[in-house]
Amino acid sequence: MDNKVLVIEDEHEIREMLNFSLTRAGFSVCEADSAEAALGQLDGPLPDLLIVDWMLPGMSGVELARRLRQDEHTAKLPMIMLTARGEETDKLKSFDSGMDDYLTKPFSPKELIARIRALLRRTGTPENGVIACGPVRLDLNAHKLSVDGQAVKVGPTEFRLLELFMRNPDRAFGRAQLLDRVWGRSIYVEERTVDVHVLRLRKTLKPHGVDQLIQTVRGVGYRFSPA
Amino acid sequence: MDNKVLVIEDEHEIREMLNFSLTRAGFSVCEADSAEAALGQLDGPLPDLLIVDWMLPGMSGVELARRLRQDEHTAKLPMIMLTARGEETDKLKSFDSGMDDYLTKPFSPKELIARIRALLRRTGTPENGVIACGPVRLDLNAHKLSVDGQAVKVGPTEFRLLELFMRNPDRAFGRAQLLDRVWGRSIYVEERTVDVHVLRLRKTLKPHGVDQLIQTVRGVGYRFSPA
DNA sequence: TTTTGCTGTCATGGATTCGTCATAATTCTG
DNA sequence: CAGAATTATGACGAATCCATGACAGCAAAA
Repeated sequence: MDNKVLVIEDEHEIREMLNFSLTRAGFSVCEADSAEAALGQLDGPLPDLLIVDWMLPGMSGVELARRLRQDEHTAKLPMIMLTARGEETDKLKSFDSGMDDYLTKPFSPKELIARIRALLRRTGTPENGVIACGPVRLDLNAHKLSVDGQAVKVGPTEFRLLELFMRNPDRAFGRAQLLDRVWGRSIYVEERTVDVHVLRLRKTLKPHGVDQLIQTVRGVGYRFSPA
Repeated sequence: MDNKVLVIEDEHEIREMLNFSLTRAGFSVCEADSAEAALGQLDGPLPDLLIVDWMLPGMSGVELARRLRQDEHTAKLPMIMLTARGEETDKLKSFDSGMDDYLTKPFSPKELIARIRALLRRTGTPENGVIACGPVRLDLNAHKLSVDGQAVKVGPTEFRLLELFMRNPDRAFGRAQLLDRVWGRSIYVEERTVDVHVLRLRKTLKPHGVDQLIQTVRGVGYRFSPA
């Protein structure tokens, strides 16, 4: 279990508490002390889940949620909101803004973690940290790729590329999308660079006879298709 | 919104109340008064979401959840649990058994509906981006065309052309319109070019016997008709 | 420092797809 | 039925897109 969780919370103590319990539960934790800081972090490779405080200095949690939902890049990010008030109207506002779940402070870390797991399970984010597709196994914990049980060496970028592909099987990605989600949007690289990395990925898969999993969709981009 | 919700609850009053508020919220509601009855109903077409009471005569809600999760047919069904007790251990048990969310009685119908919507939003993209017409399936996500479940190769332009046609069945398009919407305005190509692409599209569909879906409307243009 | 490995860019060549035209086939009109 | 109009079809050069190998910059490791 090595899912990345981004905690957006201005109160230092709560942030530390969350970091502690989440880390102990096996998550990899990043922190942001404001909505603006969070937006900055979300330019790069995305975390698997967001925990957002309702009350934030500057842009509020609800406002942040709304903005993230509007941006295609982050529209589907699972989000859990933390709120101090227990009023129902607040809760409903959260759901309207695209929040997936919420917790009322004070909350038990156990419950938070249970909810995180439920949400990740629902999202299709593999909790066990292993995505398998036929003979291809991607171990997110160990950051290892294996085919037919045999370890295969692969560079960091190709790993993330394959990860994105295997998380979204049978879906065609444009080069721009791939750059966005694998390289991060603040980076500028040539679109053709994607081709090269796909080539390298195929090359490492070729000796195992599974290089046809990554198909090119002419005029569009690439696609990972089991079978 | 017309999602089907199956309510599994033994208390008649609560079932009626749920039925009333869910129906009013625009859901289509089915009922079952026991876990066994629910299993029977789940043999047929699946609902989009389950609401399960924790306390059920015979097989309990948790037990039911566990069983459903083990069966591949129902493994991914979104489930919300209703529980009378508010103890944390219960909550955790629910999540462990594969529950996606829970509510403690007494709960407000509003909150239940908000949670249902949040859950459906997260779930709701299984058959998305697929236009099917008889044996012809156009998967927009995967950018794949298949007839009778068999993949068919098709060029980018023909793909977009077919997409437009299938999005607007039984509607005749002039050549100028097609050029506008498939090629994009601002580009100039001969109107007769459309003919060629229609021809190519028919040619790729011909071996599968569905080439008559694209019909010529003399003096006007073409039309896609699911005959 | 040297070495190693990874990354991004480019040039080249090959394959596919596109747009156009010429010609045959079809349909409509008078 | 003849002639006109419209569409179907096959062929071909041009344009586009992708695969591939080579290479230099860079950072981490040795």
